[in-house]
Amino acid sequence: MRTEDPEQEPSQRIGRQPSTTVAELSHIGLELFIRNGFDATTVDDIAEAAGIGRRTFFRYFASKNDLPWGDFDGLIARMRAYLDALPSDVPLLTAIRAAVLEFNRFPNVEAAYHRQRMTLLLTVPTLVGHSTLRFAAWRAAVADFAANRLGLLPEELLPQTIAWTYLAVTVAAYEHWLRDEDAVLLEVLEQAIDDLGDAFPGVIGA
Amino acid sequence: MRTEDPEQEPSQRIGRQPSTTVAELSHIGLELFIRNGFDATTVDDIAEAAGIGRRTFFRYFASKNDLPWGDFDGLIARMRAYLDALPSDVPLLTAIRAAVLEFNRFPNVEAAYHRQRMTLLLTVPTLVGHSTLRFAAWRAAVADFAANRLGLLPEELLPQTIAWTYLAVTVAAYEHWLRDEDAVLLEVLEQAIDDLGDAFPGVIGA
DNA sequence: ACACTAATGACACCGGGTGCCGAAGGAAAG
DNA sequence: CTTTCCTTCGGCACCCGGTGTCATTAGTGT
Repeated sequence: MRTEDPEQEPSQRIGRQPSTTVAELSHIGLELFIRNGFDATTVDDIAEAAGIGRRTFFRYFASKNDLPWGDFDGLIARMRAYLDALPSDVPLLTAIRAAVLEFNRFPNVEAAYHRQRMTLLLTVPTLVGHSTLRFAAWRAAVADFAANRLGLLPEELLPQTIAWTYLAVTVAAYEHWLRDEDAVLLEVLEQAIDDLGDAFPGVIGA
Repeated sequence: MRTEDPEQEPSQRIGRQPSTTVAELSHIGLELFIRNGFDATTVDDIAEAAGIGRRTFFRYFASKNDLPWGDFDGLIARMRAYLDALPSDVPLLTAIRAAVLEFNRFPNVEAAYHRQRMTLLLTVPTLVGHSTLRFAAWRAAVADFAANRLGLLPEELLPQTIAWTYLAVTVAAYEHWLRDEDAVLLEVLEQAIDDLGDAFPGVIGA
């Protein structure tokens, strides 16, 4: 039961201390998934490897599918804050472009880990299916921002289409990045978004 | 994994006759889903209502999630055939527009069922998640056609983006259609696709 | 020592999905 | 009509993901 916590150890809270962390479980689980396959790895395997009970696993993750996502919701909150902090004279599509790049900026240390994570998410059928539900929050962030800028409601066609399209481009860029071992994620993303701008010279960016 | 003939034939085949059909199970299941909710309806419930064994249900559908989709793969095959049959002087986006409309043309008799089906698919979280896997085949059909027309590979950015975007617009149109009881699906779809054209006056349709 | 709080993990249970295998039903051959 | 061959059926056992319950454990504050 190794409790190496990257965060502050001194936790002066009342009650029993958590025996592990989301990050640690995520690392352990990912390694098992990569090594033995997602379907062949049971939650019991992960719990055992982490030295916790199976029931406890589900207090850290809502489902086995959510394990590779880490703190995705936290990242989305950061992206929303980033968008809201942009000056309003930055054109819509420019703002989204910057936010997408910011959202996908990771510390170099995590690069390998991130690659594993995305390989799973975009490859394993179960996870590909589940991804729609997680990406919905991402799309909502983009759609909300676009709707606000355009004076529309988020559920209207144009904001939704913008959100879907940028998600599509992002996923396409990730797939390219995963195929090319030497590629740099942010460069691929930039390229993909700019390609999109060439193909779809929209007038809404004004 | 090919689908059988939709119509019941006098069965000049050898061996035991199937005791039901995909269509019948789909109808029975849909009604239970609508009445009692998707999660509250077990496969046992459906099997019992249909007078078959639980084990047999899974010989007609790969999963409970697939039940509302009916013969989706058959429809996609039809769309592919439709696209391939179009004269090559029809502009790319015009062709896709026509194919999307054709794909969503249903006999009036099935309108009510179709509405139920789509309500489930776009509402129930489990099914929304699963939909990515089923829509992948739809996107592949569009991407293959676009890639062929553009002289690109289907997995490249532009064909993928076109496919994603038309899927997004289609889904957005469906959501609008479901919200508005009196709306006519094909009209909503037409409108949505044309709105897209106005927002993204692309040059690739040439 | 005592009370309070929060996390743990064992247990039972549910439901989706699968491998296995004998039984049922139907068409054609004897 | 009986036998043979083929195909579907459905019961059974089993695995795994996920959840409600509850006693236990490990902390903090008085």
